[in-house]
Amino acid sequence: MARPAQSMTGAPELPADVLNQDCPSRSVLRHLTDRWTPMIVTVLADGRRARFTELRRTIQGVSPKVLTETLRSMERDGLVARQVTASIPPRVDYWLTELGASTVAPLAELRRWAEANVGVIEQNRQRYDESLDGE
Amino acid sequence: MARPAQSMTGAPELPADVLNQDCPSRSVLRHLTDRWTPMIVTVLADGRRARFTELRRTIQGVSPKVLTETLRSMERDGLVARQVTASIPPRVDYWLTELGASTVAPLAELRRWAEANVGVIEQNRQRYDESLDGE
DNA sequence: CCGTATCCAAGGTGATACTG
DNA sequence: CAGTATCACCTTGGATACGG
Repeated sequence: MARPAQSMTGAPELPADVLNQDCPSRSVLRHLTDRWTPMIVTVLADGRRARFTELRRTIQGVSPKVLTETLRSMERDGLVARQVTASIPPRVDYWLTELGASTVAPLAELRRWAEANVGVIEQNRQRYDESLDGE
Repeated sequence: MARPAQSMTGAPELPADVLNQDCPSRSVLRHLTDRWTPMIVTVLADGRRARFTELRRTIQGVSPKVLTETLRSMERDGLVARQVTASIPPRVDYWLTELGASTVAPLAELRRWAEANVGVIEQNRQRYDESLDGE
């Protein structure tokens, strides 16, 4: 699905589809980077299944409403599958589809970058804020 | 900076720092996935420098205000450097620091995932929406 | 247990005009 | 040219209570 280079329009070459205002890949990227999406993917990595409450407990701070919304959105995009077991009490399981599983590596890399560099970044922020005091 | 496993608390093992409510890596991840951050990184990859207007033109749809805010935030985190040349007209150049350059690979992978799978996802969305019509 | 309904707060985002 | 100032929006996210 690579966009053919727009070399005939005379427009400057864009290095990526996503820079294009109308490219729908923007909405995909946005979804992938929704607040809770990377965490859901993290929990469901390696083929793990999880029930709603399990996700809610593991992903600290997420509200049921937003968790539902995010899961629905991911289900709509085909990233997660959902299975309802009509028992009492009811049981709903979530897991990653094949497509969803293919996001694990990219998202994990990003997450690990954040976890690995949070220390440096906090130092940078402090230094930056202090350098502003003198102005 | 890996968090020591909380195995002594009896709490369930979290597979990632970011799942922890108070872990500051959450804010780092949030910033990396800000609306325009991945695009700025894309444009400044491979050591490319760019002026403000150049960024604004390349990243279609970004407003000057938000572009400024995002660049400031990235500068504060130490991801981009900024050089002012006091000429007339003035000139300001931006480029990635070493730390910023280390985000290129993870973010590019994510971007490429979005661009590669936008087709499938749009189909999935359509199918999902249609399947809802029958209810 | 698994959500939905409701209401509300926050802030990210945007359009535009203007200035050094 | 490179922003800032201002205003407004409106989506995202959150708290809570309730329902199947």
